[in-house]
Amino acid sequence: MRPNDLPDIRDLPLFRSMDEASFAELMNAAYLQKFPRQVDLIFEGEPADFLYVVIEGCVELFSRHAGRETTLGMVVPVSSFILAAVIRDAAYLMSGRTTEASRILMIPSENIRAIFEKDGAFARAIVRELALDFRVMIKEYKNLKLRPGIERLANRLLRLHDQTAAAGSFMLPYDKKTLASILGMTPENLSRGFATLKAYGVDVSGNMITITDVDDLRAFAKVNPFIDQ
Amino acid sequence: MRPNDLPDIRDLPLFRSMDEASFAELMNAAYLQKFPRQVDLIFEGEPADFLYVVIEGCVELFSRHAGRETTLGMVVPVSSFILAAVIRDAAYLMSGRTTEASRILMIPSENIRAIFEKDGAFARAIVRELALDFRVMIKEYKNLKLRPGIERLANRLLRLHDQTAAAGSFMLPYDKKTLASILGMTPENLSRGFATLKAYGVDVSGNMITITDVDDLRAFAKVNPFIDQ
DNA sequence: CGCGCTGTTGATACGTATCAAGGCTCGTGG
DNA sequence: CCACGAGCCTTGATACGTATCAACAGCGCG
Repeated sequence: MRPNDLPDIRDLPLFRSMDEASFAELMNAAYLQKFPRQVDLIFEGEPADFLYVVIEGCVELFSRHAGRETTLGMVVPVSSFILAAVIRDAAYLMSGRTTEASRILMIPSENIRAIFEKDGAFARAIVRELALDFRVMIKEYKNLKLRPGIERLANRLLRLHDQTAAAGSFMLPYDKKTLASILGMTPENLSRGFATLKAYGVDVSGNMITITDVDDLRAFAKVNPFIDQ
Repeated sequence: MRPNDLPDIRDLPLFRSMDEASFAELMNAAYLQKFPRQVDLIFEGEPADFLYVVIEGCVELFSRHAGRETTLGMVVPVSSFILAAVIRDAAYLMSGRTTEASRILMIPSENIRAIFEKDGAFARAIVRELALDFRVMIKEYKNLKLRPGIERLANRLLRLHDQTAAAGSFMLPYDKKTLASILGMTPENLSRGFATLKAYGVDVSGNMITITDVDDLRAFAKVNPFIDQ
């Protein structure tokens, strides 16, 4: 592990408040590994042997069923994934693979659980993290259950727009195929979605998106703070 | 509060391991109230002032958006709901109403958070509870994203069948309109779903369901332990 | 250079929602 | 006690959202 990675990890909400000894113990047991892109890290159904932290790169969480595949989330630096499975000492409910060359910290589950049992501050940090992740998940669920695909797309574009507060334009952080899978639609449908959003002030040129009339798009998207935030 | 309710509450995974003093403190601050059916308990968007525990009856969690409404969960005795919002000291992401006459325990959020801060065992119990709820939510999300409505119905029937390990028959625990909303489909579609499942050994007569050929239905449903379990 | 992948567009089919109508049950009030 | 009305459920006709299949353009990479 590079010495200058440690502060980033230590600064995560999950590890920030735990005591120094516990953190050192965790880091001592952990592995930092580099992976090329498109490497499978975890498989749905396998026991949760590690908690993962993405230090650099990107990890796609996905699931397959009956010949279909869907993206459940994208993990970007610096954050952890599959905490719930580690805590419950259960099987992963998602598979995960790198989408680009990545550096990943792997912390053995037993160490997480051991320190969780003895360090109250860590337990509380896990609570806050899980509660937050849970609420994000609820929003995604409502998003899918209450909105048609094109509105999910419009809202996602608005979120990306707001995150990169820059001028009018931003880059999609992943290819359109992946975006379609995140939104729960086919690539063909996403393409048509972009076409109809043109009328609401969305210009697409490759991965570059320009929103020329944010208010118009916002009205179309039916923004809802308890789904989108 | 009736004295014989306390053991049931104390025995919940959430409260089981906390120390006696903390539990007494919580119960001291709590209210136990009776509500008729169809009473709104919480409203999406309002601050999470209470943690709720259903002692008797049933609570439906739901959300509205753009003229639509969908059921996000049914809470039956004895369990709590909206723990995540309480912990994050945030707004409810769901609304909740009784579907029948119910007795509900209401614990002020501040008390939950205060004891969470000082009782490590309680913090750990919350972790385990949240992690479990989170995993249930992930499964629901995958269910919705990866399966068509009729397969969701088939799997739900199989789950109800397995829960009430009785002979071949069981009663739907709620009316079909609600079941449709849980499954993310319209009542009309649910009705047609039942009709096509007849061919796979599902007999419907009012709220009484009889599964005559479990294996056949199971094959049709494409059961997946990482969605259904 | 050509292969393969992504993305687009069109034609078509399927899943699902909507609208409408009618049967049924059940609770209420005459 | 019956009659009525409200709500649930079902069924049919139709429209819409979305997926599938196919073809092709553009691009990057070996």
